[in-house]
Amino acid sequence: MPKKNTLFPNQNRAVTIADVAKAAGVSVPTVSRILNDKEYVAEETRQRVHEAIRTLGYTPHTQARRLRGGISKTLALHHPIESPHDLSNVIETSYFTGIAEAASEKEYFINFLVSQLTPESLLNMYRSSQIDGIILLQVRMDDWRVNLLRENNYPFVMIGRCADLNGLTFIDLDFETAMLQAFDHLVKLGHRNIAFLTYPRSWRKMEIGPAMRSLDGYTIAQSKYGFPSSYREIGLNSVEEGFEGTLDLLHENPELTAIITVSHLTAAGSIKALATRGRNVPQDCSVMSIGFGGDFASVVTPSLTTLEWSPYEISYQAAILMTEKLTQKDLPPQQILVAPGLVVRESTKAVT
Amino acid sequence: MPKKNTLFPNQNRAVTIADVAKAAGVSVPTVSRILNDKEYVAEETRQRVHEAIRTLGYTPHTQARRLRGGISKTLALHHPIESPHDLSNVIETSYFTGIAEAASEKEYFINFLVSQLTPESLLNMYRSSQIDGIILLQVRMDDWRVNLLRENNYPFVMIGRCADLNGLTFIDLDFETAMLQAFDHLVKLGHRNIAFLTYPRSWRKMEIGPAMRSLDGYTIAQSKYGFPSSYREIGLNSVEEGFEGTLDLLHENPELTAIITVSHLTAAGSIKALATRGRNVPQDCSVMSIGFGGDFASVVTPSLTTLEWSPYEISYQAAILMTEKLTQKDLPPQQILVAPGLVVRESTKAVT
DNA sequence: GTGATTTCTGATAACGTTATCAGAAATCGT
DNA sequence: ACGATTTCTGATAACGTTATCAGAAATCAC
Repeated sequence: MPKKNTLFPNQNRAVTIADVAKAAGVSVPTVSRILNDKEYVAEETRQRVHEAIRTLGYTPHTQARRLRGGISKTLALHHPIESPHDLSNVIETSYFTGIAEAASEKEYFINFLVSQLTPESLLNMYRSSQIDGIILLQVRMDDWRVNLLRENNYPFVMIGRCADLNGLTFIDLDFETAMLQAFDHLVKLGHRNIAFLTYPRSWRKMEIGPAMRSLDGYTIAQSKYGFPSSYREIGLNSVEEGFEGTLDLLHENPELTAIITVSHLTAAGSIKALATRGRNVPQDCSVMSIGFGGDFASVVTPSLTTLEWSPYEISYQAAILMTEKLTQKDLPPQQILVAPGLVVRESTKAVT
Repeated sequence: MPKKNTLFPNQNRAVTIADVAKAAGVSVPTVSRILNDKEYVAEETRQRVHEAIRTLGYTPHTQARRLRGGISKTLALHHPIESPHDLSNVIETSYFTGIAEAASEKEYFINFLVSQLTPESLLNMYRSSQIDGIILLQVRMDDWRVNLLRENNYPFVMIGRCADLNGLTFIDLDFETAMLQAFDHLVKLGHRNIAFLTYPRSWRKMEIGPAMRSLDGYTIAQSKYGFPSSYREIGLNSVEEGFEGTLDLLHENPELTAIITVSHLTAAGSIKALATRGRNVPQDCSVMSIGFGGDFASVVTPSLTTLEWSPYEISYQAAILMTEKLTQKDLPPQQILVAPGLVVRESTKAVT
């Protein structure tokens, strides 16, 4: 026997559009029209209805709204993790807050889809107007979600990008430019032998964008300057992997004077590894890392010179792109590449 | 003119319960009964309907379900940020993933409420069954959300806790125990003068639990051991604040041999400040910090000895508590205090 | 074999909202 | 001053689902 508030049973029902209509002395559809900012409503009526909405404390019932097949004011966010158990280790979780906030501002609900998503269930979410649009994370070069949604003309936005970008809207980290920025910074400091610790080879095999493009960027930069190339594909989730990877690099290329990494954690490992070989950062070797901003870089000793993106800004903008796409159907596709910002701290220094 | 898939117009409608019913040769309510595991359905019918569900690729329309007033399979998460613009700086965002994952496992949707929440709109979400339950973050000692939901007998779970806990379910960080654990560790190492860098005074004024209980815990521990007391209430969001706070502590209490902080960032500041006064960590002074786990502690030099909670575990469990409360109406209130785990790294050492 | 129970199924009516349509009132053009 | 247009409003039906009820079929008790 579920307990109910029996003292004020009438208070246990939500205020509906019908209550508002009765209070304002108008019909139900009129209230609906006013709520949806439709044309053809007398100013005087609008006032009266808004007054009733305020006094009754009415809030629209989003689910009922969706039912009729209109816009549902709901966005989904999808990350194709194989097993949801890995979620806590996924770097893209830092995108959550920006999306949540933009959605809130634009009065959208946001559903984080972490369960397994089948093509059928994805289409069904649109068809039954459970969602208006979806923001895709971890987009592969050839991604079934993109293909499916493109074929069916359902609106979506990517954080990341795939191979065929024709007509698609996305925002992505500009890793190629980032690599050039890193080289610019280091070359100005006189470095001529720059090694690279990048994403694991498995990521590249899985056609994950940053893994492919960061290595591409490194290769391009190397050939632009004509420097020797040495890189290592390693895991990003521990100081140890950076440590080991750096030892390998030093063994293979003892002449290196700078190391670029794609994770602040592995950069910290690099610094420790260099120290064990008697090379202090930044006097004997420079280290810089490319990645999301945060407090991480400033607590490492020496603090890390970085090229950093704000996951908040990027995800916020992605959600805004999504809402704009929904409200302006004829908007041309927006394709945004974000270059990171250079933050010079202590870990890079001119060669002496 | 919105583009529609005109080649297969029939494919643009979602498969509904009615389609399933027709395919299986039964009525709509029968399918509904089977979907909701109601009693009184012939085994043979159940089979046939499930077969139809599979072949048609039917997925239930969650929103329509809610409309009729049943369970909505949706949880909300609420953090009472004053201005949503602060969201990216809110430490509780690390609770997102655990909740998202537990919700996913139990097949709940999760809505992050970041917009301003009024008492009216909160009640309305329950009344109109837009949500089944809510997980409250940043619970104050006397919290209007708790009072309101308690009065109206709506299910909720807190991460944190308020003053009157009678009948309420929560999971919270056990800061009192954490302080005793910290003292235990340091006292065993021979420390007798232990200073404390804690939450800003304003948080305590706002009756935010950890701010109140960590200072209480410090006081209790001090009086238990009979040590002199010196603490400082500072901001937690930068290395600098830890730096300044530590200089103040050193000025006021030059004899201190250990510092406890409630943020890894400020601990890093402490280490830097001690260095400027010629005191190296851990030889001349020990530093330990209490907070969420992560990679932070291991990149600081020296790496930080910590007492750490897993935000993932805590939030995961909170969401599980919520779903259990919803499925078992007669479940007694669960009240869980989680003590942090001690991770000894390099920043603490026996006094010499 | 009769009546009483149990098991199963389907009509029907809601839930709160919006789209469609048609009609009423106000405004306009001449 | 008249019809034509524009502005405004309300009936009605529908969205996909579940609760309620009542009736049919099967089982049970004696």
